[in-house]
Amino acid sequence: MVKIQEVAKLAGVSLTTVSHVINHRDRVSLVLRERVERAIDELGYVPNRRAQSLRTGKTNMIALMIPDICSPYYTELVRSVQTALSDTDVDTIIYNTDVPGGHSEDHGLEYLRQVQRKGLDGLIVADAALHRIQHELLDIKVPTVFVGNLPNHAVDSIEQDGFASAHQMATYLIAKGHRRIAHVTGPSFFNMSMLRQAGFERALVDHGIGIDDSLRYEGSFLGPSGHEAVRWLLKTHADNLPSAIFFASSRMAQGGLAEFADQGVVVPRDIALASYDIYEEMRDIRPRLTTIGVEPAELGRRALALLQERMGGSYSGPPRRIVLPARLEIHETA
Amino acid sequence: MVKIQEVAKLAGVSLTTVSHVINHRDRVSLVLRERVERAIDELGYVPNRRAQSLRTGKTNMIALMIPDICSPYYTELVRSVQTALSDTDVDTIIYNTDVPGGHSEDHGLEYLRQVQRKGLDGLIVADAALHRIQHELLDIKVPTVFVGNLPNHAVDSIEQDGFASAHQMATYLIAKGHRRIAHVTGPSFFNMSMLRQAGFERALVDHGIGIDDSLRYEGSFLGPSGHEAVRWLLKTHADNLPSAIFFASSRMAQGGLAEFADQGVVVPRDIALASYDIYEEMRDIRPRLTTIGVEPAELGRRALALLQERMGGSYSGPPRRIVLPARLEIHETA
DNA sequence: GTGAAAGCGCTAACAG
DNA sequence: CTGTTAGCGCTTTCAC
Repeated sequence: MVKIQEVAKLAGVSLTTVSHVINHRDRVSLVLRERVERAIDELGYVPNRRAQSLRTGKTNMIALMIPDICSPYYTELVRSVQTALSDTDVDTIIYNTDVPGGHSEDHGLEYLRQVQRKGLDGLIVADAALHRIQHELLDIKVPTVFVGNLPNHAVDSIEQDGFASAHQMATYLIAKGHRRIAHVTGPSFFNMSMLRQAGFERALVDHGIGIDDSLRYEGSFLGPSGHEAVRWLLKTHADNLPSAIFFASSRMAQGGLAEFADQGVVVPRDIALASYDIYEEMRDIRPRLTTIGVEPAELGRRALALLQERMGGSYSGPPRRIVLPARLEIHETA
Repeated sequence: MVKIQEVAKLAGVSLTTVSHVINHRDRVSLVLRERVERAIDELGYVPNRRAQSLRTGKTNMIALMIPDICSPYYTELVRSVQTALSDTDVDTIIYNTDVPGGHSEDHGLEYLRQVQRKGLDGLIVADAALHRIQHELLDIKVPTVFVGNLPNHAVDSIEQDGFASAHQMATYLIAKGHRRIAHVTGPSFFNMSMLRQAGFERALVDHGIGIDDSLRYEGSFLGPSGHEAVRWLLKTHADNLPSAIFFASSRMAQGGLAEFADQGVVVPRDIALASYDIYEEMRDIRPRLTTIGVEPAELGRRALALLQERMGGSYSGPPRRIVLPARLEIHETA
């Protein structure tokens, strides 16, 4: 591994000059700069990142903390961040809190500590990765952006407008003539779930439709709970199916769709189906889902933008909060 | 950030002793060790990884290079590696060669260099991330494991038995009475594609069925090309559909399934459908795919095991090659 | 068993 | 504009 010294010797300058050429091009005369640059090329010199890092305190790495690396929603988020980062020499470390063998909470906490210990330059946390320990973010020392609803405003955050979107979807379903709509919510300990649920039910009330608790099922946001919800529905309302069902996440919707198929219930003929979340990977699901949401890629891009402003120091005020309106996509299922 | 010096002072020992307690517990007397450990706890001391890294040359990071972070196949691979690593304090950096704005080849090369520059401790490369430039692995200085078919045996590798599996699938389809089988292959520049194609066609020949070039379509392994393949098939063989179709990857199969649905062709009633690849995420696809393959999680686990042997020095012989037999899963589509 | 001292490769005052 | 110098925090001979 060729070091800065050798470059200096070959170029016939001091080691400082080489360092300056690398870090502050303008402080070096043109002649010397060219000599140094030639030497660098000739030797194929590349600065040692570890030494730089030790010296400067920067690591050129940011962490992305997500709850489930196998969910296309989160991978699209990750990809959009990596894409935006692709010519910046900043690496991303993925912390997946859903690694089996431990509660997400513990993992989340542990990762949060690692980020600080390792001196990473920044952190993006996707909501569900950190539920229940959001207060830990209150005194995090690393620039951080939270993707999702963060009531304590500990750090910058960006979120979908869960209340308005769910409200909009319910309104759409009602406009299509649905009055009895089953509702598969997310876990009640999630702010996000509660917002979506509130928006959805508010729309019902707004239209003079009462809330029927017997049509509500609390899911986990994950695929398997879509199956469970449908089995529950077919069991409890076998001879009296509602005309529509709304899933608070597309993963559950996908599971539910599969379960309906398995049980011989045809969507949308026998029951209309709608869900939250929009992302690319859904394009090959049949029948096509009618959904509402914000593309994770956009959340990722904007989260990164916020983060970079923090890291670059171009913003250092109080935590910002961005709420994005969702898009309704009408397809085959409702 | 508390440093080793402060610990030494509080414990009343030299800084060397503290370091020894951390790295070579046995070289320190019990009394001192306890004193030092108490001081460490009291101060909440945590070794600075960057300094350690600079000094030792280790980074405690490995890279995972994959062609597409949005493909469940690769994310399941990633997750299995991260899970296996979850209590080792080794981080993974994900290099995704499919970042838009550049050929995968260039990205692959660039990442390969970064791995070496950054002094990462190890590398796992998933085949498609490095097609056409596998020779670059010949003189890589970092312990590396290749997941896929690596003809030049540059490094340790682990792969599915593509020939045998495709052969087995074809044999299965033939046993079910199919004689005219459309075949959507992977790209011809991939070894893997060629192996699967060879195995498949060999089975046809073995059973006295000729190869009908007009039933073969070269795809890309990706979703969109499944759509294209089906459109091609319906156009070229509209009134004379083969009785079955085999996709060399499940992503293409999924796209194909969607396209069939869109065109009103019912699988498997109108045409049977089979594909390569097996992974968890397929569980919610309907109708359920009949497939053959090796779970990516297993490939990941075993790749990591090979890598750890290299990194730990417990193996340092010539490149090893592991070929895993695939599993046939018969479901609804064929 | 313990400690002093020499760096790992680099950056950034500070002088010149 | 350029060079000298002092570390960043840690590990590891090498003496004691």
